Amino acid sequence: VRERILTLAREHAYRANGVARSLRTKRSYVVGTVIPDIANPFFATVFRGIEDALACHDYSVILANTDDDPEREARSTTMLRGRQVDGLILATARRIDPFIAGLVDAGFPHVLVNRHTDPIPANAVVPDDYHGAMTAVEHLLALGHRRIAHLAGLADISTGHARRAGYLDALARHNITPDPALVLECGYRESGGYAAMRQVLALEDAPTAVFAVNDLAAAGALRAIAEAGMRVPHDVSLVGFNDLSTSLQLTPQLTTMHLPLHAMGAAAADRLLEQLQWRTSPREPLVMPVTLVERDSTGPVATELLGPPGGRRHAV
Amino acid sequence: VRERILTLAREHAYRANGVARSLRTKRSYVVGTVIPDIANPFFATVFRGIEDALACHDYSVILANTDDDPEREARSTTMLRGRQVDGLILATARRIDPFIAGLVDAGFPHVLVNRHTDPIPANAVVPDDYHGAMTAVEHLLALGHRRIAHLAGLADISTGHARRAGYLDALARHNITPDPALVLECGYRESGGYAAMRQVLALEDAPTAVFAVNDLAAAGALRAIAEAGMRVPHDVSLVGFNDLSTSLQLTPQLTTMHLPLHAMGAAAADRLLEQLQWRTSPREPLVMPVTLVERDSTGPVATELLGPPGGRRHAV
DNA sequence: CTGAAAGCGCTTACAG
DNA sequence: CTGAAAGCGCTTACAG
Repeated sequence: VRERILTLAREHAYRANGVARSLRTKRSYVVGTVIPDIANPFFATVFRGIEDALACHDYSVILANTDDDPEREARSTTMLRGRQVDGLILATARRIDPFIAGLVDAGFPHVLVNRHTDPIPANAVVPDDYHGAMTAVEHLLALGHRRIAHLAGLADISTGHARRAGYLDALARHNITPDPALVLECGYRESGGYAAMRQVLALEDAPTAVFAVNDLAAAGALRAIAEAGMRVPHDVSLVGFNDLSTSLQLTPQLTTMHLPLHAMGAAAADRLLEQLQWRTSPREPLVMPVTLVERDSTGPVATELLGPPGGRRHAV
Repeated sequence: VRERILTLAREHAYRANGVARSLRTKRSYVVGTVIPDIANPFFATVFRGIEDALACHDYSVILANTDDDPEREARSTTMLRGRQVDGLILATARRIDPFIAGLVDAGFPHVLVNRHTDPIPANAVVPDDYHGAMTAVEHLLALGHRRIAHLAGLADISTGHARRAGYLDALARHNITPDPALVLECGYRESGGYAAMRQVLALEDAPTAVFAVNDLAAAGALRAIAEAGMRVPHDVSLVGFNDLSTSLQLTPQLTTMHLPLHAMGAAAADRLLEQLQWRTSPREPLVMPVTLVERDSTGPVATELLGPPGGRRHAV
C-alpha cells in the first residue's frame, strides 16, 4: 500500500498543503519584509541578502513597499500579521516609532535593518553610521579641507542622525566650529542633494568639500556642481555614503563609504531565524563595519582657496 | 453581546487568521513572483509595478530569486505552490521551457512578464523587442552607419532572440548583408558586454556603430571602448535597450530604447488578478511599446571612416 | 434571521 | 509500532 501511495504521489505531483500545515503547527514559514522602496538599489541589495538567507532555511518572504509613509507601513504590517507571517524584518524604522514599539509590546518577533529606533535595540542590524561619517570627514580633513558642508539625512531617522553626529564630532576633534549654514537637510534622494548643493554653492563663503548623507544625494550634488561650471574634485571634493557604484556609475567615480548591504540583509534574516527557532532574543545589536573607498571625487584642497583675502578661516 | 465582542476585538487588536481562512476558502490572496535577480534594477522596477498593483487588491506577493538557474526556478515554484499561492508571475521564461509547459498543462494560473515562451502565449506581458530593436538599428542607419555590430542576448530567451531578429531585419530592409563576425552573444551583464566589445574592437574592419541587447551590456561596451582610447560617439556610436538611465548614470548618456517597466509589472499583475477573479484567460498577449530615447552615445558616422582605402564596404 | 455544526488538510497526542 | 481521532481557526451551508 505504501509504495502504491508513494508512486501515486509522484505521479500526481502531490505537494503537502502548506496552509493546512501552518494552521495546525502555528508556523507559516513565511517572513514579512517592510521596505521603503524595492526599486531603490540600496534596499534591493539588502533584500536580496534577506531572501538568500531565508531561502536556505526553507522560509519564503513577502515584501511590502511603504514609500516611507507611516500609514502604509501600518497597513502593510497589519496585513502581514493577518497572513500569519512568523516574523517581520523592517527597514523603515524611525527613531521614535510608535508602531515598532507596538511590536515590541506584543512580543512579536522582528528585526530592524539599516535604520533603528532610539535607543538602539538588541534586534537591530545596522551600519556603523557614526564612525563611517567620521571616517568620511576625517578623509576630507586629511586632504586639507577645513570648510566642509554636510548634505544631511532626516534627523528623525537613525542613519541621518548618526551620520550628522559623526560629521559634527569629526569637526570638533579638529577644533573646527561647525557652521550651521553648511548643514542642509536634503533627504535621501537625488533631487534633494541637487537642491541642497545649489544652496551651498550660492553661499558667499562656499565650502571646499561636501559630505553627502548618501550616494544618491551626492549624485544630485554632482549635477548641481557641474551646472555651476565647477569641477570635482578640483573645485569641490565630494564624499558619498553607501557605495552604490555598481548601479550608480557617476563621473567622476565617487569616493564613498562602502556598506556590506547583502551581508546586512542576510544577518538580519539570520537573527530573525534564530529568534524563531530558539525563541531567544539577541543580546546586543549588530553594527556592521563601514569602509572608505577612495575614488576620484576627492582631492587635496586647492591652494588658492586655502587663504582667500577676505575669507573667514575656520581652522585654528 | 455583539458590541462587547466588537469592543474586545478592538482592544485585543484581533486580526482574523488568514491561514484558517485560506484553508477554508481555498484562496490565499498571495501571489508568487519568480525573478532572476531583484538586485537588478530592471527587475526591481518591474517587481515594484507588480507589488503596487497587487497591493491595491489586498494581495500579497512572495518573491523568489533564481539567478537564471532552471533548477532554482523549479525548486522555488514547487515551494510557492506548496504554500498555496493563488497564482504565479514569472520573469524567467525560456523560449522552450518544460517547466512552464507543466504549469500550462496543470491549468495553474500564471502570467509571463518580460520574457515569453515560444510561440508567445496569451498570458504574456512583454516589451516589443522586435520593433524596438528595429527602431534602434534604424536610428543608427539614419545616422549613416552601415557597419553595425550587435552585442546579442541569449538565443534561447525571447528578448535576445527577438532583438537579434529586429537587428537582422532592419539591416535587410536596407539591403545590408549581415556580417556574422559582427553578431556576438554577450548575455545580459556588464562583463559580457565588455568582453564582446573587446572582440569587436579587435576586428580588422571594426564597425562604426553597436547595438547592445541591453544597457548593462552597453555599459560594458562603453568601458571597453574607453579602454581602447576611443570616444563615443565620435569613433563608435552605441545604442542600448531598457533605459536604466535613472540607476545607470553613464558618460556619455546612453541613447537607448525605453521600456515602461513599472507599467509592464502592473499589467502582468492585473492580468493575473483578472484570471483569479473571473477564471477567464486572456485572449491575446500584451506587447508593450518601446520608444527611442536619443541621448549622447550616438552620432553621425565620422566621414573619414566612410571610405577607408582598404576597407570593405557593406552598404550598397 | 440566528446559531450550531461540518469541514478545509494537515499534525500530533493517544488508544489499541 | 500502527491507525483512528481530535483539533488548528476560519467559512458556509443548513437546521431551527
